[in-house]
Amino acid sequence: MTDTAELQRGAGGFDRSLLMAPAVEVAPLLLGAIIRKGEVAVRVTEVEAYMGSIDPGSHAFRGRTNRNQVMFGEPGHLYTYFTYGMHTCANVVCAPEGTASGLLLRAGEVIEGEDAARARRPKAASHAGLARGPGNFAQALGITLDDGGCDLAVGPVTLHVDEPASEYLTGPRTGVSGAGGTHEYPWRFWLPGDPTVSPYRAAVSRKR
DNA sequence: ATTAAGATCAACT
DNA sequence: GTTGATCTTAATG
Repeated sequence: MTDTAELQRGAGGFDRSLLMAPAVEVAPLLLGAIIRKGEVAVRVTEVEAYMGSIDPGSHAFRGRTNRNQVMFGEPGHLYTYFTYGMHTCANVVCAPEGTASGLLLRAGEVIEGEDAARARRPKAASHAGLARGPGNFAQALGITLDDGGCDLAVGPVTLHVDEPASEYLTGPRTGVSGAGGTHEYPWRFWLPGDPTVSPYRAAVSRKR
């Protein structure tokens, strides 16, 4: 691409109007897109769509709460949440204001700032494993709860979209308990054959 | 104020 | 295949 195209992209690099659609329609656009924070940049290879009020797997299924309010806001912002006592997960907000929809960033390939990513993920064995899995993805980039609500056109976390993936596969979502995790909701999207894509796992039931 | 569950990961058998 | 680590959030009393 040309220098002027780079310049026009500026800090963020996406057309917000393209995100004014339900997450399942936006998913192919995010596959292959770049998420950057500071010196680390990741090429997205796997996402999951969450569809608000019609989706039993979504945090927004039972309406607006303090945690999920950014999903009801303007698309192109970052929704972060903390789970399992130790992991931050990051989503790109989709659909117009008032409609809660988002895409969970599940896996990607670190294409810039690998040293910084490795410093944050000392246990990662391989290059492909640096940003595999939603918790690891956020950790490799250094995304925390404080980044929640950030406008991806402005930063500190930015999104850079090129064009929609021409080929991708879909399947049931990983780790989603209850009805939302079944094949009735095949809302996981990934790039075929990419080594950074996380393996499928059914939701585990906790012992009591 | 208290509690139970969770859009997970890594280590272990 | 199974399990412990760890803490925010939302629901309940």
